[in-house]
Amino acid sequence: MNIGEAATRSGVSAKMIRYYESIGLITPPARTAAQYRVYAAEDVHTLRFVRRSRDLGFSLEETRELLALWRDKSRASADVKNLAMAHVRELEEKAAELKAMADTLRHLATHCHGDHRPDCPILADFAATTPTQGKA
Amino acid sequence: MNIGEAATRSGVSAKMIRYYESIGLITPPARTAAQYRVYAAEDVHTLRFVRRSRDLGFSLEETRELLALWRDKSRASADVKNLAMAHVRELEEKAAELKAMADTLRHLATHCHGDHRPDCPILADFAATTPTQGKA
DNA sequence: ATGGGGCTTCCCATCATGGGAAGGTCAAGG
DNA sequence: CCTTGACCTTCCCATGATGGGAAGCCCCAT
Repeated sequence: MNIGEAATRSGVSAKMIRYYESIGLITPPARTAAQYRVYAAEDVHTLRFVRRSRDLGFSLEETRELLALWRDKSRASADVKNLAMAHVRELEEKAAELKAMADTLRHLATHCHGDHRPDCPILADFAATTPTQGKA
Repeated sequence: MNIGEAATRSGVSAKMIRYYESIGLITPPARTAAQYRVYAAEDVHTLRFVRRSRDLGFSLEETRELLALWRDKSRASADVKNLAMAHVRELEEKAAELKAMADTLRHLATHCHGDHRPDCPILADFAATTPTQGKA
């Protein structure tokens, strides 16, 4: 199948498929005489794997590791689990950070009249806050 | 004061200060004969404002709007509140997304032995999942 | 054989930030 | 007075993942 079909079936855009190939994430497929990329059903499988990994927030580098683990039939499931759990913690940390920002802002907004008057504790806070040493 | 001191006092790197100037987020400061940028105390104030805005997850474009509102003494606090609350919702959405990813992955990991054996439901899921129409 | 859709490569843009090079400047101390 | 080192200037490049689009070739159906 051509790249377009592989894209549709895997949920990965043709553009990205080419990119993944260029960075060595996936192996270059065979080519027709006219240089068209030719994909097998298994390649779609791999692409779906990548898609799923990305959807779960793994970076391409992490995805590369996961792919390697996936292909290595002899690896210990503990390796995979460790990688996954480390990622879970990262995700939860980022989620908590965003939530904290939202909470802070929501709190500030609570004290803002939100009417026609100009006074606004939100902007007042922005202007008054002293720089904290390095952010997250 | 020079850019270095303004950077230290505001918590915004010199590099970023120059960048903010280049995109018109902040107004170009005066220059010495040797082209050194010269900042006033008030400029540090502005930079802190930007820093705070960024720390709360506003994009530079949103920060630009907030700055405009800040400077416009006649705007209604409702305008600020609306912008802030819209942002709160965005932040909470993103936080929820990350949390959902974490939960999914944690769930998968629960079923992974995490020992020396190779079987791993995490990778199995990755490989089997059918592409969903568009992500987030 | 022609038209339209798909494929190829290549370059550019995004967003916010940092790194680093090459060169000018300033202040302090010998 | 001159050197040294810290600071400043501009300019270019890189990141991470993705999309947009141009120029040109290919393939199939009409």
